[in-house]
Amino acid sequence: MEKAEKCDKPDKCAEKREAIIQAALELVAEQGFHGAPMAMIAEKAGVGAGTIYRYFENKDDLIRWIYKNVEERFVEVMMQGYPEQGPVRERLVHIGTALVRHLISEPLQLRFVEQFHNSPYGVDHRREKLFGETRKDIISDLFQEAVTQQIFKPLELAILFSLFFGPLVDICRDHILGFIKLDDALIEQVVGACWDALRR
Amino acid sequence: MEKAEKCDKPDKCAEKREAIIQAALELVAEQGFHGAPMAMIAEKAGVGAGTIYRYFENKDDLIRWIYKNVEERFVEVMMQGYPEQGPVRERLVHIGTALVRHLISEPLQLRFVEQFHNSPYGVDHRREKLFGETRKDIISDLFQEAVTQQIFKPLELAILFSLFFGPLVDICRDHILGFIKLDDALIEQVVGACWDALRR
DNA sequence: TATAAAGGAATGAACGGTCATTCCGCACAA
DNA sequence: TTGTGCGGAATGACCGTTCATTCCTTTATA
Repeated sequence: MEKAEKCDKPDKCAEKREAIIQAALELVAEQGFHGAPMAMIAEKAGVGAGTIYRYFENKDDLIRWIYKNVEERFVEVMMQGYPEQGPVRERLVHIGTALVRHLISEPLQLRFVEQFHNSPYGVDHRREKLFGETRKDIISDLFQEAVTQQIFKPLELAILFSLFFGPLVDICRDHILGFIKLDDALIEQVVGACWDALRR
Repeated sequence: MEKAEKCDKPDKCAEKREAIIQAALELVAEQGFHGAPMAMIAEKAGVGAGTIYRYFENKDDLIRWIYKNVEERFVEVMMQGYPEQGPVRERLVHIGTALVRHLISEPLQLRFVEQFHNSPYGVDHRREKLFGETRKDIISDLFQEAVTQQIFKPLELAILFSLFFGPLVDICRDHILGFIKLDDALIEQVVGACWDALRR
């Protein structure tokens, strides 16, 4: 393993912190929490076991920090280029395709989030539906508006979310595991199918 | 904790075995694998820690045995009263409603299966889509037939499965967690929405 | 500039706790 | 008495975390 870069210019040795994060993300995503003991994370990051505790209070802190950042990245991606003034269908298709494209381009992030949700860490996150508040606010607005305008079936938000995001996340997992091969055309077909499920 | 019944009449002390299974199922479902050490399973079952090893080779064996049985139960439930000669829509609705009704009446089974899938145990199960071969065979036939008859969108089976089963499992989880309250009418509406997603 | 002292950062062996599994003595049926 | 099933303390492996020590950079001094 190479020595980490020196702390030459940047205020702090942010590279080391980044290496720890990346190592933890990869190990948890690929092996689950059981396969990601601190010693292994340290080795993969090329640092001593104790060093991690200079950057993170404990393992929980490390894991939650990564989760939070991955989550924020999801929101960012979905909101980038969001056609705020467009028709409902266009906005929904934007969100769906942006999410799917991101998830399959960053399979580690999807796997990490899934591991997180089904672990002791995710227990207290149960009360937050899907991917956090920011997203929930903007997307809830979209769904709510569509229900009010009688574009969507008159169902609760939680159910509409399941109908839309459930299959999308599923197909990303299938793509990552090699069961199917998604391309832009196929993504649009599936997003279209989810639209059909929501539509009145 | 009460002493377990004696081995009076039945060939073997099947009650003890059953108690162990039930205890493990509940603990894993409610607390995850981290919250289900062998000692705790033993205590909850009212047996000694070592006794478990008289009935199961090791923890893996116990967990996999439970998983296999729960899985078989799912297939059983979906196939009970399956209208083999009915139209596609009727058969699909039967499967969907039977599955949802079972999952919400046996929340521990759903939680257990989800814990299993996201754990080291589930790693080698990845290659089996959804709930095992029996179901896959019969249900694959149904979906395949619907595609051939141009009732469904021309998509791969894996994607059609995600569109149909993904939201159904999601809403069951939401129901169990108390986010929504499913009743027969609502179940039928959601199954109907999933049908719309599949439909050409 | 050369040298030395200081202090923050990094290390990894060691610790305490937990877990799956084993094993030996006990109680009861035959 | 003999044998079988059982219990639960004992065992050893593993993991998160700590801390005494080392390393390295910076600063002070001449």
